Amino acid sequence: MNKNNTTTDKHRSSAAITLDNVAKIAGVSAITVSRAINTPDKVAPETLKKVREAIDKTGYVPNLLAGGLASRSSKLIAAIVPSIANLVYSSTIRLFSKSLSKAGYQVILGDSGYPEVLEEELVRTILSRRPDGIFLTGVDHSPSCRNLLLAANIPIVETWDLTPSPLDIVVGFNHMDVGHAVAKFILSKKYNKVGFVTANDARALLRQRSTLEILSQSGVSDIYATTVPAPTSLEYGRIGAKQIIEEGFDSGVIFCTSDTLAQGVLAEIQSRNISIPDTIAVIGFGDQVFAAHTYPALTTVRIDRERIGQEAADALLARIQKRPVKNKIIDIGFSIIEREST
Amino acid sequence: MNKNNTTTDKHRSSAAITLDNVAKIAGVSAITVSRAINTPDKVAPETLKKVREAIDKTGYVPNLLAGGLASRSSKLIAAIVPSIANLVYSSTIRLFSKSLSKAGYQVILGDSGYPEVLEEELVRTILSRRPDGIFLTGVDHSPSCRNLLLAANIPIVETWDLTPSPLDIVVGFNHMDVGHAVAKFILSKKYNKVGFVTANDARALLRQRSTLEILSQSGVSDIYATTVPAPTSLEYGRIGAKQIIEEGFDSGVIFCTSDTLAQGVLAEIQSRNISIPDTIAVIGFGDQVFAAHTYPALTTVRIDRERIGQEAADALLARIQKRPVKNKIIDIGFSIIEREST
DNA sequence: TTGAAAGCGATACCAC
DNA sequence: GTGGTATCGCTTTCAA
Repeated sequence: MNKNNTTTDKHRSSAAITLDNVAKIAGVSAITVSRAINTPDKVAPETLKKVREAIDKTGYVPNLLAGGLASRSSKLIAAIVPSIANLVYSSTIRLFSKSLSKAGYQVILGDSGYPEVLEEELVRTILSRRPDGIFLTGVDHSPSCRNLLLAANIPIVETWDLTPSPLDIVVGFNHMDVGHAVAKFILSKKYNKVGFVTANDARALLRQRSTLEILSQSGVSDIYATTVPAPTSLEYGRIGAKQIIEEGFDSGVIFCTSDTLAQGVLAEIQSRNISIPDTIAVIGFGDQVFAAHTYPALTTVRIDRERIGQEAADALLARIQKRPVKNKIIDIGFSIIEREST
Repeated sequence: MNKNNTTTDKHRSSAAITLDNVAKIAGVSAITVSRAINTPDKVAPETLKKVREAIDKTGYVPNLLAGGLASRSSKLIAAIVPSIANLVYSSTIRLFSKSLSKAGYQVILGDSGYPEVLEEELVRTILSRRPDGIFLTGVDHSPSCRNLLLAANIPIVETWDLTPSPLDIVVGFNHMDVGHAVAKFILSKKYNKVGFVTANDARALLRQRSTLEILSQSGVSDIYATTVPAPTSLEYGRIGAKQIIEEGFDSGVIFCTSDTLAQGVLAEIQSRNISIPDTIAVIGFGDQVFAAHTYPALTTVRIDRERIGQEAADALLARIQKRPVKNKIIDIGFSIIEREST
């Protein structure tokens, strides 16, 4: 007794419809209703029909808090991104969520872009929901974070970067390679002056440094560089461009560590009536898609963001379902999309 | 017995640390540990210290599935948006999440932008997590959706639109008013030809219709309109602009139902070497922020997206904490930001 | 201030 | 194919 929601409940009262209510109405046991919902083929067609009618009649909505607790599987996947308000990450997450929802999982998001919230705190909060897997952005985590993550004993996928020693699985690309490839591109075009508008972000700085490395090795020394705060915005692109132009940069190429910055840089150059790309060319990063369509003057480094989401989802699902994981290190690469003509 | 995680467990085994483990180590009862975590001021300082040490030593992470089940409060707030990959919504959600996380709530997102997933299905899935409140985008819901939502018996906030009969609380602005205001602006500038690039979305279409209504009343009849698929993109902006220009639109103003579309329209006009805004002026919508900074030629309708998130969070929290809700209908208004000079 | 016992609503295990 | 019973890990209630 006390299983039905009558007012005679000794301790708590509840108006919500439960599995037991449905079971009683259908004239079967609770576990049968559970099976009818989760594994319908293990239930006789007639029983199934009765149960479905009872569910419809009552408007029953399963309680996944209870289900997750009992089955030790929350059907929740956590994802930690620097900012959902950044298209670069949100488009990845969108495909990630979509793939997972097909398999019956929901994604719960954590935003690591607030400096006032410690990453460890965020991970802790997220882990308290007992996700069945976790998606991380980047491969740098504090030791206490690593411990928390490892102790959770769930599949982990790190993304947007590569490391020889992932926590579990990693899906990304090599930022140093990007820098080197951009440097080679710049050299091939024989630009004699090179500007940098770089976001203050570990991976962006790495891309800039590696570009610079090759350039200086090749004797290109007319460099104008500025660092702007993350997250990137068109506004900071304008500001950055303004700075290096005022420092004396008047021709050549500007490498921006994001397409958003690049757009701002383009706007600043346009507003000064400087010809693009003849006098100043611009290179972006990250493939905001529209770049290629609307700004033919912009060369950019294309990253297949959807693929990151897809591969991350696939790898996580494989792990959860204990299927073999093909690769623990998935390099999705990148490509330089050259747009010079107008 | 069977409360500790030994291998003698009759039914299930578990490696995870539980409240009981911590309690045993701290030499107190489980409920005391629970209090130490949730209501530390109801626990003696000495006891608190012992408990905290035990938590640190074990690396205990509370299980909110269990906590939520027992307390009938998941500390989860659901939000349904058309697309997280759309800055307009993601910036609202970001502030919404931030405000709620300060109060100890986490946001779980549902993406309603996939036509193959029924809204009702999505709401059902979300409700199975037993959120303590729900954020909806728009005020149009199918009857079955309304029933589900109402049956859940939790605070609801509808956003991005207004209605005299909200499900619970509504935070938004009047799209018809926007259309009328834009029409008046257009009339005041005495444009004789008006183009429309409109997304195929209920609220966008409403803004367009209401603009048109006033214009035709005032005798402006040289109209060129095209509808492009949602979600909006720069690419569709270009396509839309191309269409109406090819239909014969050669001067005047184009009203785009989003700033993203407006950017594409601007790019198309620029590529044709048409002067902006002298020959063709462009009006956007939604305040992508950068519009004002980088495209001085673009007039736009500014919506305080962050405020929507803030007000929605505040209202929901008030309801949950059973504090009085000041207004059930919150009109955040809008403003036209005119940028004509270059 | 602390604790014992009884749930919360579901699923796992084992029988039938 | 179906059901009984014992949990899952936590909080509520009530009592000390």
